[in-house]
Amino acid sequence: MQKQATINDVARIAGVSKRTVSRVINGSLSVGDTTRTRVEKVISELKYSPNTQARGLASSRSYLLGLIYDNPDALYLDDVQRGVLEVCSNLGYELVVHPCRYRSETLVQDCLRFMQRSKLDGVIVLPPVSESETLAQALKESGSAYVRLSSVALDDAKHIVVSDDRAAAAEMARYFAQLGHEHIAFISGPQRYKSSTERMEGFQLGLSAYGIKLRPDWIIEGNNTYETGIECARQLLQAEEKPTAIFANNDQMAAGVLKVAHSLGIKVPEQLSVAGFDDNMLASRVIPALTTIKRPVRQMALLATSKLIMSIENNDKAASNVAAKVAPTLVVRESTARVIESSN
Amino acid sequence: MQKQATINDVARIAGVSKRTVSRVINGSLSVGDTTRTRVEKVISELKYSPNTQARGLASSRSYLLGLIYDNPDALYLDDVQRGVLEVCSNLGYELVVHPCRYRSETLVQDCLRFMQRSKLDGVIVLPPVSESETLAQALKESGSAYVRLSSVALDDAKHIVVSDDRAAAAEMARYFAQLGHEHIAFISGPQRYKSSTERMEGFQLGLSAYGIKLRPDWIIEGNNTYETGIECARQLLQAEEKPTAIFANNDQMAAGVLKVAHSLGIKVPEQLSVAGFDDNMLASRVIPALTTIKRPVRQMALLATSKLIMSIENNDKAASNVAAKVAPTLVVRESTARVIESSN
DNA sequence: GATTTACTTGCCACCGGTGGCAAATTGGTT
DNA sequence: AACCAATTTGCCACCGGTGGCAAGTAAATC
Repeated sequence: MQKQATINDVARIAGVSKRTVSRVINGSLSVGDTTRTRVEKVISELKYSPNTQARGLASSRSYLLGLIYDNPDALYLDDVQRGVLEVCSNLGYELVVHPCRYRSETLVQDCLRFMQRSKLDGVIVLPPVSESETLAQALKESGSAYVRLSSVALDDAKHIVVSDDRAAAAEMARYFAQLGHEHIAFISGPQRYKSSTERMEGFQLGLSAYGIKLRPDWIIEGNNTYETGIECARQLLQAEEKPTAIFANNDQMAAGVLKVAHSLGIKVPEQLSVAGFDDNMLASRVIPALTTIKRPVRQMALLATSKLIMSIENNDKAASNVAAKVAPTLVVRESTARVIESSN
Repeated sequence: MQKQATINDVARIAGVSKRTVSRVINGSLSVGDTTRTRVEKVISELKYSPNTQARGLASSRSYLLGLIYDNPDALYLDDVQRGVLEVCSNLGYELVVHPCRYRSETLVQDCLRFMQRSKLDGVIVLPPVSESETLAQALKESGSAYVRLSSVALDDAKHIVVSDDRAAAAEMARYFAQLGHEHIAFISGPQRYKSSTERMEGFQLGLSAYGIKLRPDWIIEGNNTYETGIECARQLLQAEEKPTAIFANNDQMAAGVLKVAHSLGIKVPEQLSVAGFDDNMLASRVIPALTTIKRPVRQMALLATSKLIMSIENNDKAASNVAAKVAPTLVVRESTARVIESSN
């Protein structure tokens, strides 16, 4: 293992003090041009790169960001992670991933401990953990830089990136209504999550504009997994009276609906329209391909990471100026169709 | 932000030198029992936890592991990551993720630089990056701890965890043959990856035991994405003469085959048997659910991480003793069936 | 009781940077 | 030439731990 060059080596060879080398590394303004170029030359000749740990110890910076989540959906996580990493690698940060249990009593402790142990410069918090106000409060109090991804604007612009799920769900409602559907069911996510209630309320609101009301017994709560999608779909589709359209809180559950419909011999979209939410990989792979809402996950991740790094590097104003709201969009595929009149 | 207790605080309050506190933290044997318990008491009272950066600076340990990959498949990555994190969090390590470009000329530099910048204690390398011998060589020379995941035993037991894809593919061949299939096509992964050639060769070998030979024009190379799965399936299924069974190198491509078959009105499994490889989430979601090979990804991740940490903590013998080979297994679902005699 | 041996503990330098301030240099004024 | 402000550079302490070795203490041996 080749011995790594230190700041002292650079200083000695360049004939300056190590303090000056340090200044060059950190882009300090008060370094003469000739000195700067000389030092830079030596740095590149020696392929010197500063020791992050030493730097961190002296300056309390680690160039490490954390990603905090408690998320069952691999596809969502992967999307976010890719986005975050893209910005990270451009700006010289690394990413430490940290799953945790949202409902654990030690959530706040866990996260703070994590940040402190790894001396993270900041964290990005994904839903549903991002909905924890106690965690947000603790982060704020501890003076940590953080950004939350959410579907509700529950923090000031500096600390959050939101997607307007409510509006998107309303758009789906409009689309359903315009296809002539009146007997519509909704499979919700866990009602304890704002992201779930936002979508449900948006959907209801959208329908009410067309004078359609969701029957209470046609609102069924799943937990966003494929398996509960199947259970909920069974309840709906094995009943005497069936809906002509089902909107599920995410694509996983919508895929469950497709499976049940298929096994019951119900044709999608001819006899039943099905839509999901997310537009992850699964949506386009299943047969028929799912009509869904495309969440700009990657874009949110990019925004959040930029914001976070700005606020770390002390441009708080700039950080809060970065657009913080993104709009999901309707993607129509094969799983939805105009309602068949004769079925009335 | 509450000021964090340091080792000096602990030492002062416990009435010992900080060197002794350090010994307690690191579980050194040469500390008296009474001293130890006293120090431990103070540590927990102050909620002291050592500063990782300072520790790293002094001892060249970071308690950070790296995950190196260049992988398009979100589901695979997520599986691995979950497994790795499980072990990490149990053993007090954190995980830094690092995507890179396998085919980049700077791959080796990138990775070494990454390790050095973050002062990682070790890395886990996923396929296909794990197949790079130059990278492995560089890691070895730099004295870094590393473990590779692969489907070929291309390193000594200490540095690798393999899954026997060849045998698994052979089992699929046997299964196809026993269902009476003779006209079989194979959609391979990129031939430059060993994982791809292993599966193909295993499949061919398995078939040859039944006197079946793959027609050269029925071996088509995809790149493991859904999209190329579709392209390859079109070639096969729009031809004059069609296979009665298609084995794809992974589930994504197999899903592509299902899509094409559906759009051409070919019934699966009645007219065409389709199988994939991986058994990721997608396999059970699609209709019909895919017969596939279940790769014990999580288990591999667990093994690899244990091995890595053992070798970091200098139990090299123990590390090489951990079982390093796992066996994928056949999972039969709905996409395969006995060939219909009349089609002969 | 003196000496040896094994075990605990403490001291101090050091890991590789940065912060604060003093010193040196530069250039412009009077 | 002397003086002053602004800019550049260097010195030294410090961040919070660990390593090596010496010192102190207790138990074992003669």
